[in-house]
Amino acid sequence: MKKIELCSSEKLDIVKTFECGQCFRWNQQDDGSYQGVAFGYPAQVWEENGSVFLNSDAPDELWENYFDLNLDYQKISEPFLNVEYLDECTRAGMGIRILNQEPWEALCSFIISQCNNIKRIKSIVERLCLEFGEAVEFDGVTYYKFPSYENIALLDVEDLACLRAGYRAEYIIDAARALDSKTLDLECLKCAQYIEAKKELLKMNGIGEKVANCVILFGLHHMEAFPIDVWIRRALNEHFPKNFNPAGLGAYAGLAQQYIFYYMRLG
DNA sequence: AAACAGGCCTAAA
DNA sequence: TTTAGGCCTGTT
Repeated sequence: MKKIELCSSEKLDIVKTFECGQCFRWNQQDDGSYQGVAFGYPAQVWEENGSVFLNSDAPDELWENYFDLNLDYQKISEPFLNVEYLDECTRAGMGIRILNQEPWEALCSFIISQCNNIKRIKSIVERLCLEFGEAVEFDGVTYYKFPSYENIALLDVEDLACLRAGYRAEYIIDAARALDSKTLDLECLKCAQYIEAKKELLKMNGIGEKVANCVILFGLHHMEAFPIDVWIRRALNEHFPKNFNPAGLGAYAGLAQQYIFYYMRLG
């Protein structure tokens, strides 16, 4: 196990980043630190004296990429400060980073997210990992990797009954099989244009506009994607002009979406 | 108890 | 192209 200093806590606010609804496997401990698993590596992350530290067995570059540390968020957020209300959201949400999650994990997680609250999404995802993911020891504790789509593709809908995911189980199996058979190739879509990626995702059973945009933003890291859920819809209705077009926010509109989501959830 | 959750699908206009 | 109802499950 190796301890590394990631960056300043100003650059990466772990609470905002982990609690803004983009990920479901990071859990806050009693001491304020977060534990989670990414790309098969368990990790503990905490803030101390103005810096963010991380314990794990993974190579350093993995976390640099995962937390998107090479992009200047201060700079790409500047245009948001010129938009009424969004400026408030931006100031409040500064420190949020869009994680580079595993594409399949994002796809599966956001399929599960539909018509669900975050608490239940997390519990379903945890059961999925516990039942079908590979165990990995870290710091004397057993963690579970996110199961591969190859493994899930071998299962039937009934096998997922233990997840209590309801009608979403069928969508999970369909997605896993599509990836396994290369009918859908998320790595390809990572390099493809946003429009192309969305077109492909929308062909899938159980994936609509909202889930597709979440996968594109959180799994493929196309930051122009702007998922509209009930919270964002409410924000758009209440705080933005009637004909406001999020696409006008540009190549990093997805980051603005996160700031708005975080701010709305603050209440 | 009944309604509602970070949607999507299908059927019907 | 928009709208209504149903869908698993868990919580209030």
